Amino acid sequence: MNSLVQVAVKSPVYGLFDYRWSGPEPALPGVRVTVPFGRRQVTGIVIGSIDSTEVPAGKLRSVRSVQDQTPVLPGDILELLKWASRYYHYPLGEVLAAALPVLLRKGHVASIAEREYFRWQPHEEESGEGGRQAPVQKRLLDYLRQYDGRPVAVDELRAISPRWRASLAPLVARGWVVCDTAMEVPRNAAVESGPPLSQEQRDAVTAVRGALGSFATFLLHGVTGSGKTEVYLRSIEEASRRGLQSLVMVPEISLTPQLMSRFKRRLSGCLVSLHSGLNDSERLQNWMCAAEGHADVVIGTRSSIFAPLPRLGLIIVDEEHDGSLKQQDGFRYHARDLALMRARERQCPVLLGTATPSFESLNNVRAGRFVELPLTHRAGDAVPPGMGLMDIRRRKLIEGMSDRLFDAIREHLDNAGQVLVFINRRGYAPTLLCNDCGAAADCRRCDAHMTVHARLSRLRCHHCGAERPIPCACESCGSVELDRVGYGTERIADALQAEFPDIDIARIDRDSTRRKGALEKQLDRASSGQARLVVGTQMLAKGHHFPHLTLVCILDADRGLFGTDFRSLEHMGQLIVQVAGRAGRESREGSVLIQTRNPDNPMLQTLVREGYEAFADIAMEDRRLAELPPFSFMALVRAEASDGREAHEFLKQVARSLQEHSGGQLDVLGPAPAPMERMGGRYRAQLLLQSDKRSSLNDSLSRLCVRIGDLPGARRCRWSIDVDPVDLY
DNA sequence: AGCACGCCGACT
DNA sequence: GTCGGCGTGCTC
Repeated sequence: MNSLVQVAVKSPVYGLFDYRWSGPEPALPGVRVTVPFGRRQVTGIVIGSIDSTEVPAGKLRSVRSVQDQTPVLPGDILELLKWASRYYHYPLGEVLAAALPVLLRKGHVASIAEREYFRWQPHEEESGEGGRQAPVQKRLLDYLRQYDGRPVAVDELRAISPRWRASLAPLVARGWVVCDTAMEVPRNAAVESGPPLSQEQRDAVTAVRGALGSFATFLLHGVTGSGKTEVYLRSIEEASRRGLQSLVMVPEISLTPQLMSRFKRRLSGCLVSLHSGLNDSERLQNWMCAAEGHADVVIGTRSSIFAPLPRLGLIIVDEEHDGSLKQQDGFRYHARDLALMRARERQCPVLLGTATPSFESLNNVRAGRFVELPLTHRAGDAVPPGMGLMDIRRRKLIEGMSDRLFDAIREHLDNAGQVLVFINRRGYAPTLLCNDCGAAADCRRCDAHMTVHARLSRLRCHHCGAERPIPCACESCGSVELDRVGYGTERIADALQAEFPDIDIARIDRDSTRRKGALEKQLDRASSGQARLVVGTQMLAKGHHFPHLTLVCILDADRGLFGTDFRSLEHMGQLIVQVAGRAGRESREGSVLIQTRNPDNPMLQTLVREGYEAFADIAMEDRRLAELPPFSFMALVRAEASDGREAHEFLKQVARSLQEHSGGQLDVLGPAPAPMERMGGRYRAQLLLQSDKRSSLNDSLSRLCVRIGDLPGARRCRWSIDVDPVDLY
């Protein structure tokens, strides 16, 4: 009999912790236990039983108590998490913590809450019932009676009187009202049936349907407005019909409610969401609905890839190109990549949907690993928007916009159109410059200029969040000649309002949508057509639907051409196509105008004239020649310290250690200062690791992990490993 | 990450 | 004399 167990504990220490196990039954992997850890008692997860341990007997302690009878994490999820821990080189205890709802980490019981319901029970009319009864009692009884014996939830009764429970008690005692408890599982009934499908949509659904029950990856490559969601819905319907659960992942929280309401109109059964907008108990409830197999459809952001789903039969990743599917701090996993792992293990299909596939996915299609399902036509009568470059060299600009752009906007507004102006910068102006000495107002803790926020009358750093009032005089020389240089959404909105004083303008960026419900309100103003001018950042590019839009103007496309990151160009292409796709989604033809000072740039021209696929072909060829991902594999070791040299010195040790142990299979580049070296008062450096073999990269990192904590300087730095980084800053 | 131990400055 | 500053080390 085994008397030892390995337990994962939330701790940055690599590896597992061994404990004595004295239970009569063997320990079940995935069960939560309370264990002594240092001077604390913590919740850990049993990973497995072992026969022997290296840990000296004097140090070995015993499992205090067992929290679950059945594992909170089933075997398949545990395996996925163990794999992710090895692949992303992040401690298993932390990985498990990221997968569990907070309440389960805190020892909350793992079950779906029982909820009380009350219903009226038909009974003999007692004499005097009408007259002597207390008024609250009578109102409650009347309320329940009108439901004719159907159960009524507690919140409705509470609305009748705060003393509802006391007043109800005698009625329950008399048997006129009955209390039931039921599990809190939401059920939904569809109220709509779908539109007829196009041939391409039918083909796509047929392909997914045919793959149910086996592993396959499909890239649903559909131009914006081509009805990808309809393909999702039909595929989910088919999965549900076969008794299978579907997991739908979206990159942003703001997309979950939108998608959920559409799904609820169309799908019957239990639909739950999992995202950071839920409070701890809602999250636990929905997670348990998924884990106990009640949920037919789970819609969630990236962490939902870890939700246990005993009947899982289909995984959908919407907007698969979107960088927010990759976690950017702590446990840096990519939900799309883990979806593929999970689906392979579970033998179910994955459907990756996007209008602008990531180069990784396009490469996988070419290599025959993914099956491409193209949707080349827009739904209904919608026509793809016509795109045009607008050369602004040597043209008179008013607040960053050319006279021809104003003319185009005016023409659309005059013809009852709606116009979207896209500028990927929030605030009023990105810099405050002194006209006398040339100094910019800088952040004191970052290597960055402060952004002018005119509405708040404050300067703000977009990297660390530092804030101060807008100075009246230059902070270096005292001159009062201060210029606001450059453009942000606030300034563009002001300029447009001045030019079109009677037009209602909606501004959509992180600042204007910070308050709860503000995003929904702004999006509603935009999609209803009430606001005929919409100004915003990339928030606008993400899946929202503006049916009245006829013109899209892109102001700062050039920035993407000169980015520091090797993915800048890919992201620029995706962003332009996604923003452009907001135009002309219904019967009105849309057009897209891109202001540029590089009208001859071949990448920009290819994108505009031939479209995203041709653009991607060329850009990917450049990547291949430069041996960059997806044609090689990359990882980043980052370090930061409050002292300028320390991070750099530490990474030099890491580089040396890697070179000694990697046998030439690995390119170690750097250390180099991060693109923004000082951020939040800390100095940051990074080490780039590259290899044409994933396994040698992975092996080197595994070997590094056991040493890295003991390298000189490790204690004085905050360091992290990022496998398959999406941003190199 | 927590959490405690440990060894030096300004306070009731 | 102590309260508390955060450097260092450990967690089966």
